[in-house]
Amino acid sequence: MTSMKKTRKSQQERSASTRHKLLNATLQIIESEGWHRASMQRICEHAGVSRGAQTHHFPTRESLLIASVREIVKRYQSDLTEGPNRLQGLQAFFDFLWDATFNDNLLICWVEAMVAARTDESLKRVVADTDASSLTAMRALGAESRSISGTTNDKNSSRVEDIVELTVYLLRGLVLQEGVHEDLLEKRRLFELWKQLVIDVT
Amino acid sequence: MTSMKKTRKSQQERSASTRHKLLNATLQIIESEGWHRASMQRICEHAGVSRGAQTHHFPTRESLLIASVREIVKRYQSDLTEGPNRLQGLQAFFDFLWDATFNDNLLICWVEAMVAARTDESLKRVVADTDASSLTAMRALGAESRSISGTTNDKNSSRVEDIVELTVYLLRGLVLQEGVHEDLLEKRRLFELWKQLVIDVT
DNA sequence: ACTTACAAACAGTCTGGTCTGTTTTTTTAT
DNA sequence: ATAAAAAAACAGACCAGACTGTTTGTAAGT
Repeated sequence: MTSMKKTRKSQQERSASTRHKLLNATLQIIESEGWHRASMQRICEHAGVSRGAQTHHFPTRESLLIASVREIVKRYQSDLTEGPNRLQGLQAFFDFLWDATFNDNLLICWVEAMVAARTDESLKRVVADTDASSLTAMRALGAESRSISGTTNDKNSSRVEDIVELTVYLLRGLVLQEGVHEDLLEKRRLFELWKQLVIDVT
Repeated sequence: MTSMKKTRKSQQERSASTRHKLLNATLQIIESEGWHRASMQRICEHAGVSRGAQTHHFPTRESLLIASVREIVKRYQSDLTEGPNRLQGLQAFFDFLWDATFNDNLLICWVEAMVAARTDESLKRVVADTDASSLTAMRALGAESRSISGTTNDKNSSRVEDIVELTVYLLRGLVLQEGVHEDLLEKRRLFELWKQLVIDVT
């Protein structure tokens, strides 16, 4: 009512729109062409946003890329919280992790960000922080999902959390590998082996 | 005898020397500054080699980087073959893998190469090939080290090989993480858990 | 009016590839 | 054996393109 497609828009709306367009384009380009090819020009072109507008919202390339990193974890977190309303046991949680890893291409962007951050101090801080918080959230979710299912054996919950963390690292290694050699079925098979292995012991 | 430090050198010697200098410098810069900052100028400067000499041996940047990738796996393979003369059991093999992963910084370069290769077709081919061969070698080594130690239960050797492969991926994930958040002791603790977990089942 | 959002041109740096010339080793011819 | 010729290794200038950040100017909302 208040606004047709092409009529007046509030400043907030305009700002949010172009910001979103820029962040979207950035993630898409990182995913399809890699982190270091995500130049301002290319991003603007792909986003349908002028160079000036981009400058207004993100004065420097670094600021845009940092915002993109934050956007990645934001989306990932929302995936996490909305997905497993009630996850039944560790096995289901692992499957959920698998889906979150390979269904959308968010984790590829994350890996690119991690590699870029290694040699970029200011970026490293952001990535390390967001990663740490994301990791603790994951650990908690894992422990929770497990206490739901079987025996409420909470004395070994820290061990479960460690296993979850290991699984996260494993999945990142798999993503890395999938980038150069696509073979998702084989990876799935390996992951099933890992799952079974964990559940036998847990 | 045939040649003092500053006297005549054969063409082969000169050629091999500067090639080696260039490859060395490339790997060092990839390790310390990242793949995409390994520019020809920087490499030449760091190697103490003129731009012209570099051009002579590696006409294009791509050729130098591909050669560097090959150099990485070559060194890694030599680490593999010379290290475990007699590895006693799977546990020792895993420890050996850990050392090979974190003692020198070769694997960081490899991760950088994998990420770069994802969005670079010609590089991807090289990385995928070398990686595949390296992986099968690793699997074989793992199976071998295991058959040495305990029961010669070879019917499940393929399962052991799969576990070795999983371990390789896990280690890559750990390297990735170590790049943005240095905490080797904690990672070692997790890896010990992984080891124990895997070996219990095997 | 005034602030926010947008547009586009410009300057300076860096990069990779090419090109022309020089030195050093190896080969060839006498 | 030695001088000339050829080839290989090396050195550095040059260029066209891409990139980021700045700046000046315009349109839209408050």
